[in-house]
Amino acid sequence: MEDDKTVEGNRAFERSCCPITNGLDIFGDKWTLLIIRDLILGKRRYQDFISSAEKIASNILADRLKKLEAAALVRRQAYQQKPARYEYSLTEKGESLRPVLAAIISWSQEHYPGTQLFPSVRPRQATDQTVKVAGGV
Amino acid sequence: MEDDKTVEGNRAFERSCCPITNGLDIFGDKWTLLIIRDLILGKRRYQDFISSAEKIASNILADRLKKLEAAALVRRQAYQQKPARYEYSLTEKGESLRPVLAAIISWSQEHYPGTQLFPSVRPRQATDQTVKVAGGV
DNA sequence: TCCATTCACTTGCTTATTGCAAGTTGCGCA
DNA sequence: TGCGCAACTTGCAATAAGCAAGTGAATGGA
Repeated sequence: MEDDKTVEGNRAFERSCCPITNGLDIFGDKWTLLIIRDLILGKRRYQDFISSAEKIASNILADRLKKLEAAALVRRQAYQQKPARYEYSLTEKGESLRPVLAAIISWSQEHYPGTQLFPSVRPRQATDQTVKVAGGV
Repeated sequence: MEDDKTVEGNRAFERSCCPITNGLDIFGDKWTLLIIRDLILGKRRYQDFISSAEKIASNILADRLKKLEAAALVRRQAYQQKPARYEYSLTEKGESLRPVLAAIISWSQEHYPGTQLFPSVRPRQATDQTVKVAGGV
C-alpha cells in the first residue's frame, strides 16, 4: 500500500489533487501568508515577525516557520554562532508566491479602500537599525 | 466608544489594515476559497458543494456560506418555493477573486506537477440564464 | 561576580474552531 | 402511510489557536 506523503518534503494532495486545494493545504490559514508577506517586506528574524502589527503568538509562529521550511518555501540559517541565532528567508518557491499576494492586495484595495500596504523594511546592519523604505509587496 | 465592525456588511480590519490581512480575515481558511472555486466552476446548490472531492462537512459549509453572504461575495436566492430551495451565486465582488484563484493555480501547477484542475460543471436546466462554457478557474 | 537583557524558541493551559454523525423540516410522490 | 430529497441544524469529540510564562545560551554593565 502506498503512502500519501512527501511531494517535495511535505504532505501532498491531502484532500484532492486540485491545485487550489493543494495551495490551501500549504498556506490556507490566517497566518502563513502574513509570514510570507513579512519576508517579502524584508523581515528575517523571529522578533521581526513577532513585532508585526497582527501580533502572532510565538508558538504559532514557530509552528508555521517549521511547516514553511518543511514545504521548502522558507530557509532557515544561522547568522551567528555563540549563541546560535537564526534568520529566515524565502526560497524561490516561496518568492513565487508573490503573484498570489499581489492578487490579494489588488482585490482588497479594490473592495476595501481603507486598507494600505506596510512599507518594506531595510535589512539589518550590524548596528541593528531598521530603516523604512518605500515599496510594497 | 466606537465599534470596529461593518465595512460593507462584515467586520473590517480585525487584525490590521494591511490588505493581505484583510483578505485573509475573509477567506483565509481551508474551505472558503474552495467554495468560491466551486461557484466559478458552475456549482450552485448545497448538495453540489457537499459532493465536491474535498468532502466539506455540512455545518462548515453552512457557516461559510453565511459568512460569504454577509461579506457580499455570494448571493443566496430561491430557485423554487414549496418547498423553498436555494441556490448560491457569486456577486461581482466574489467574481473578482478570480485572479487570486488563478495565481494559486499557477503557483501550484508550477511546483506540484501532479495537480490538475477540475472541469467546469454544466449549469442545471431548471433555473439558469448564465450559461457558462468550459474553461478552468 | 552578579544581575539584567536579548533572542529564539517551548511549555502549559484555556478557549475556539473543525470534523463527524445523526437529526430536523417541508414537501412531493407511490 | 410511509419514503426520499434538499437544505440545513445539533451534539459532541478532536484539533488548533491564543495567551502567559518559562527556558537556555550568551552578552553587557554595575
